[in-house]
Amino acid sequence: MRLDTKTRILDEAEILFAERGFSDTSLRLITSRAEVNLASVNYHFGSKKELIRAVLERYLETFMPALDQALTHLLRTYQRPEMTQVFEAFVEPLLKLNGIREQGTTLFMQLLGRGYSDTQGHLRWYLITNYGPAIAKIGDAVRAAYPELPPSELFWRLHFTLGTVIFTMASQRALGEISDADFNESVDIEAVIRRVIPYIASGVSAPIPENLRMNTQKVQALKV
Amino acid sequence: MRLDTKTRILDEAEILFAERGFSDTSLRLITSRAEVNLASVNYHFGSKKELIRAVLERYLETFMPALDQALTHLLRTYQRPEMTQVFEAFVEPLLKLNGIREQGTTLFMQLLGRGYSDTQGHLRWYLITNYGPAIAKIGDAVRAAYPELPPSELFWRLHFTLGTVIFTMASQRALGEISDADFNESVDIEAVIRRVIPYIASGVSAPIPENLRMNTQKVQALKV
DNA sequence: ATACATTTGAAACAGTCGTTTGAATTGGGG
DNA sequence: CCCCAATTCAAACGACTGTTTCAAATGTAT
Repeated sequence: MRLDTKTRILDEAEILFAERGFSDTSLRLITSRAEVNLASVNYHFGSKKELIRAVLERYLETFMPALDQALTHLLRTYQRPEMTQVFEAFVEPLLKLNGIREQGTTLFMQLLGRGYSDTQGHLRWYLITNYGPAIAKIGDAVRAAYPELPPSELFWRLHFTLGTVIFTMASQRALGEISDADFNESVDIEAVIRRVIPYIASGVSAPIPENLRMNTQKVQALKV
Repeated sequence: MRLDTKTRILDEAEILFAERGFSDTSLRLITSRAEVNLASVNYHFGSKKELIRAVLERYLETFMPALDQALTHLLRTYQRPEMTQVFEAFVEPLLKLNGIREQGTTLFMQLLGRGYSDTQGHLRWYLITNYGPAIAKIGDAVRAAYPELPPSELFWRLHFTLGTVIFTMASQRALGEISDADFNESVDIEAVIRRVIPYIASGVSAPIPENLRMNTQKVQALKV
């Protein structure tokens, strides 16, 4: 049975958005792949911008609550968890996205990467206003695992981590072509996640540098 | 005195490419900012694609030889360098780019990020074919600092590191808005670089996980 | 079957894109 | 000064973009 027009559009749009970016994907390409009429995008979603939002939302509304729950459970269970445990809490919520559709986890990570570089801040704002508590809980968990880490350093290291993960997933196709013999088969996403956890856990756990120079007004204010 | 038309185009193009991406920057926007005629881009560079290449090339041809030299010096001086020393070898070649123009280091990193996500593999291919030896030397240096690290793990961790650095630099404007009180002033690029080195050095130095599952044909071949 | 709201369809809209054209202008060597 | 090449310029090209329009088709409740 043929799926909803709305669903058909979302399914094709997210694939194309993930692999070519938002502005390099035309509505005509999406609708032709989805075998629906061009005007149906504007009918069902209003505009291309809202279609992009809808594509991201479909994943976020299952991922973010699952992450929130996993981190809450971690913080309740351990007073001072290992850093690897903190990031292992992401694994199950991420893999759950494969239930939405095949390769769902990979698609979601690629879309996140596109959103961060394409729209320059819009996505960040959207995440914080809609899923602020869950995001704040990430900082709580890292603080529980490494209480001695200064707040400014925590902020930066979490951003480094975001970069590591998003970039890795975003360029997964290219990586598959290099590391695999047959490049049609995609890299096992769970294996990549398991491989990156030691890296980011060790990075966030790095010793606090001696010459920790404060260079922002806000941080200098904290110092006083 | 008014600069070369060619130089004026390059100077404006790299700013716009860095902050909005390649396909979201029209030639009309570039030429109007540079106060030159629209057709001069095609006259001097042939096409938009070749302009993008020229923009990247201007930085790569000073950065890559400097990096090559710094890594060669490191490998000659120490038999087994510290991991932080490996990445500190990047600092001076990167900061040298500020000599090309103001904010040169930041611009270069942002352009690299755009190139990696926009063109999907073209940049990677270009780098390897044109600066293969220098890139291979990065692997040599990490191997010298951590000889026990299996080749497949080395490959992945270097990719994680690339992601950390490029993503951090690419989203530097957004970071400045968050971490600074006055967001007009850009984040001190050298401070960010110094801050990221402990993170990536620690990440690459992470212990080899017990259950190191080999998941690619090529790696399994290495195992035999 | 009739009436009505929902959805689909083909076509056109106004705008932007990279590129090309051919004439006008510029600048240096004989 | 003159010639010729290099460069700049305004204008147009065809292709593509997101969006709108309005008629046709579809489904649903009466």
